[in-house]
Amino acid sequence: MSTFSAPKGTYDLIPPESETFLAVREAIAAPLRRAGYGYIETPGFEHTELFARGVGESTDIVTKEMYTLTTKGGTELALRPEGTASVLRAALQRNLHRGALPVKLWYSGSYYRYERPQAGRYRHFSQVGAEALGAEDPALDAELIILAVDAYRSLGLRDFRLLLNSLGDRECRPVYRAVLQDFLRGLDLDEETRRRIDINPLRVLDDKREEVQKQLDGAPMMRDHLCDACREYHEQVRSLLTAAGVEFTDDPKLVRGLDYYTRTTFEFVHDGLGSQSAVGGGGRYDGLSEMIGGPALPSVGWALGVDRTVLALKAEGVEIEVPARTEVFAVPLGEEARRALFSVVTELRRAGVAADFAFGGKGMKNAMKSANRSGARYAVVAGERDLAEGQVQLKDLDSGDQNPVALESVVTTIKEKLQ
RNA sequence: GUGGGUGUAGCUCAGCUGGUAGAGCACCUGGUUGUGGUCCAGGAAGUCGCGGGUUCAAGUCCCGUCACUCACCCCA
Repeated sequence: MSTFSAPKGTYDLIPPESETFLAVREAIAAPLRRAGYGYIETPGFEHTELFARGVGESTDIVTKEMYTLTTKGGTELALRPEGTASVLRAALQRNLHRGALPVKLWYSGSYYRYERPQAGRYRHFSQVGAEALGAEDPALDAELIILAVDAYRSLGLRDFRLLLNSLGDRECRPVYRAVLQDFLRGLDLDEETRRRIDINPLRVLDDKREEVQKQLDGAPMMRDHLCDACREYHEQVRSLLTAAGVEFTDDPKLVRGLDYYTRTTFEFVHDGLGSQSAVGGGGRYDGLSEMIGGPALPSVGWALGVDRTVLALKAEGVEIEVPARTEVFAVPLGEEARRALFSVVTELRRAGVAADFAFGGKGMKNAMKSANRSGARYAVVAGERDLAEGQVQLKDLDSGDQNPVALESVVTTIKEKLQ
């Protein structure tokens, strides 16, 4: 133990589990790459104001969950609590939106929110996200959702559900919002929830407490107040998903905690995670660009939680195959053999073979034990006796067979055998 | 921010109504002067989260504190 431990709500990713995280990130990225999404990386922190205006002043993320700091020069910065605002900011700053639209981007990184940690919720967490900027096309919404579903399926995940809703646009949402507010004001709610009616009434629908949900029977729903354009758009998204064999559940109460969403919103939930059931989510954000000072740029995107996807895989008992283990393990006896076999290992690696070495001057027995544990198919064993004859012993660790091989041809021999 | 639960060996945990610390796995050594996976024998390893109190005696009871954890809230 050192004097220090990782800060609250964070954790270290260590082998072998860390390999699963890498595999999950790659599995999510693969379908995106095939669909023409380019990789983007943005800074870990941004001007606080970007999130305040983008994510929304009324959200919990902005009001109480951001890690903020003031630089020596007086600049207000915040560790990023989510990815969309940053990606859009970067696209605008670098004028990506002046070229061919839509601009399709994907990213992978760490995000930070100051929250009370619990199962599946950390202060430092990892997401892979995708954004398609500058096109209002239901096929684009459908594409992103399909890509997420394909990513989950490719990992072997089965028990996830897709919840779908439409939040309307700048035309019909304000009308609905007022209707909802009227309804909510007639309910018996605690003070904080009453305050929310003024600031962000849609989020009241999302309240998990039973005493609140009970009262929401008969509440006006956005889907009954969608304007013709929004209704038509939503219908198209739904039918494209159905055509692609993607099942979903219409959830008229699905509201997301970020203010920028319009029209299509969705969440992927998994029941094996405990309370934090969302493994991913996203939606359309047609007004976000203007909110942060850009031109009209209707867009859609999502983010999938890497940590939570790993938890979901664990809950389903899915084991991720982790390849690229050691193929050959070298066991030297004595100084001369150490030098000779170390060279062999280096050559093997340069020839593309995964090779490892008995470091630390272990005895034969121990070194063989390490060879066994490494998962290697072959052990290369050599001592003075072998080197005197210009050879090494090549042992098949599965069968136990061992044969001498000339030192100078050991690399090619192993390469042949491994094919 | 508000509640509940748990802190004993590297890991997973046992330790009854207080009597001076244990198992399995992992690790190390040997059985095999140059051969792993199985087996056998042995070994190392713990300020029982921390501080205080009660008691002849505290891992065990009481108080405080810290950490972890789960849930509310919120979301990936």
